[in-house]
Amino acid sequence: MNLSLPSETIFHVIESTIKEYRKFAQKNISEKIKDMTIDQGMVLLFLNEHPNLTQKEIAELVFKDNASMTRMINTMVQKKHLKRSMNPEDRRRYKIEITDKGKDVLKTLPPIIHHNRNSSLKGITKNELNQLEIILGKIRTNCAKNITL
Amino acid sequence: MNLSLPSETIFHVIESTIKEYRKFAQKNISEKIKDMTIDQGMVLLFLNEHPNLTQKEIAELVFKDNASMTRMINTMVQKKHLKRSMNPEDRRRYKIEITDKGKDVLKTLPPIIHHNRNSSLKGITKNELNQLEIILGKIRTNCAKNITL
DNA sequence: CAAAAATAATTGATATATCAATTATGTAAT
DNA sequence: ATTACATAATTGATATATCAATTATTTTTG
Repeated sequence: MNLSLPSETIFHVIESTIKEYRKFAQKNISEKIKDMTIDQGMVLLFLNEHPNLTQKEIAELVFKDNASMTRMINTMVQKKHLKRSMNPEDRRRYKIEITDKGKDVLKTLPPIIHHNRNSSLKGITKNELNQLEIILGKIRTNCAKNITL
Repeated sequence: MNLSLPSETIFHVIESTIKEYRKFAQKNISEKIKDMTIDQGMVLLFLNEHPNLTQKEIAELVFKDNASMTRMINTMVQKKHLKRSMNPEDRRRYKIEITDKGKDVLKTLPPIIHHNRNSSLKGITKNELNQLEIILGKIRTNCAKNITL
């Protein structure tokens, strides 16, 4: 079995790219906002656009599982960025509200994220981005297809 | 500030691709080898090819930091896949050796990984893989460049 | 309607991620 | 050789990842 090392595969390239982006983005966020992770920031962005998201739905959007999301929101509540209140429509789920402190973060965050995205995609054409999306989509489909077997 | 949601960005696509691959790969590994993660498997593969790697070097190859690697190797030692012994050349570092149990895993693992890579890249041309590598490389470089500022 | 099945969230256990501080050892400089 | 600096690994603290089991509520079905 002549297997190339993981470091020589395309998966290694994909992984290193996303890790490098996260490191870069986190650094730029931390410079302006203390005690705020990328993922927590994304939760705020999603909730801001779609206030009725359940924890489960948010979890899917940021690639976490429910258990992680429960704990993540716990800490965001502790840090006063979010507030949990009961949802009378369906008492299994919570209504997650953004506090004033959370709204402050939402004023500071967008320009940082905008800058992160722009500078990490500098010199890359629209066409290349399309290519990227298409090829990655194929890989993802291949993997997802087999998962449900 | 008109910011598109994280779920609409190329970063979301990249992240979802690598997560889907990991889920797929982990599932196939777990079916054949109990109590073995992708990352632990990669550590074994790297050590098998390069027996003199230090913990720090292994960590870089699998995108972990030193602290994580210390603990990861701790559990692999506990599970008897690895053995730590002193390195008389430089007593700051260990010599990490693969045990017989670890070598058994190394017999089972390669065909699984081979299958994982092949089926997740099915239908993707050599040219597309090159494109992918080039474009991701640009993103990574953009991010890494700014990190060291 | 009552029992069964499904869903949203939580909890426990264990592993990993991350940062900062610490220990032990090596190397370089004067 | 002694001081200063650099490196490899560990540890502590806290957050997150993951799986399985549990709780509290709907929803579905017979």
